[in-house]
Amino acid sequence: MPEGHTLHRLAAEHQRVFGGRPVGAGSPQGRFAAGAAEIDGRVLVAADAHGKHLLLEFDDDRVLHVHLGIYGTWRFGEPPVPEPQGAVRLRLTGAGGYADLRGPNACELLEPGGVKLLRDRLGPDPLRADADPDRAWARISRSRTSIAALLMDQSVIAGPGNIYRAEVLFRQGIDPMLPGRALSRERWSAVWADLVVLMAEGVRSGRIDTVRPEHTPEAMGRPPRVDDHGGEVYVYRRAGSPCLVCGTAVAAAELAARNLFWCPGCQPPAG
DNA sequence: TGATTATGACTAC
DNA sequence: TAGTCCTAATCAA
Repeated sequence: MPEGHTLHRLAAEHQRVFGGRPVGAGSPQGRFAAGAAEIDGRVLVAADAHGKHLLLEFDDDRVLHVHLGIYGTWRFGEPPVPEPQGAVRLRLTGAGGYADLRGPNACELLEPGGVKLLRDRLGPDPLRADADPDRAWARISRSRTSIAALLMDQSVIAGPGNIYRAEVLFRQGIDPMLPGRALSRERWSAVWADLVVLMAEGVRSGRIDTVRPEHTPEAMGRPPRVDDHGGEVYVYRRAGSPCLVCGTAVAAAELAARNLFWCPGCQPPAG
């Protein structure tokens, strides 16, 4: 279940397993049968990620666009290739292994023009070298919308999801309800820089760890607590538990149909 | 067996 | 804001 760091890992994995060689493609589930047939036998030229979107470019200039949504997964395996289990939308096979795609929000073939349209509607991605945080700032600094909602808007900033959103606001001591236009440029720069560091670490490790060394379980003399998502965090899904820094009970609320977590002590209003 | 939940995002009203 | 879509794991009954 993916935020942007997962997609960058997946792009690298596709490149490693399939890059530069012909790829076999099929749709055991049947829902992408026509698309898979067009990919089948093509050479994977490039694998890229922008925000939560995976882009696999084949040698006919067409690009497979996959968006996992909440449920989607890619699962890689080594030969021998087993019978598909469950609803496999797309299976890619190559000399180096295979990959099964289940439950994607989007799985489609795009022409180069379609890829440009997609990229144009995405904000800067902290994990991309070509990212320009000023583009996000231009939107945020003019917006009355809460910074919590803006950080989840992929046309403002592409890649962070609910966990990075909650955690970066905690680490920067920012009230989630603060309107974007009330955020100073300096604080936005700090948020961006923190996301770059946190998400790059996520790409490296494959999990979301946001707790600073001085607040880790070892440093604080408490038992380790790793969330289901596989990382150590300050506030995400910790509602009711004491804040690791100040002891205040972590708060939770539903905002735009998503769960929001924050520490009222460390992230006071007008902070 | 069925309800619930999830790191997302679209559309319609 | 509500409804919809996609899947699998978990937990209750």
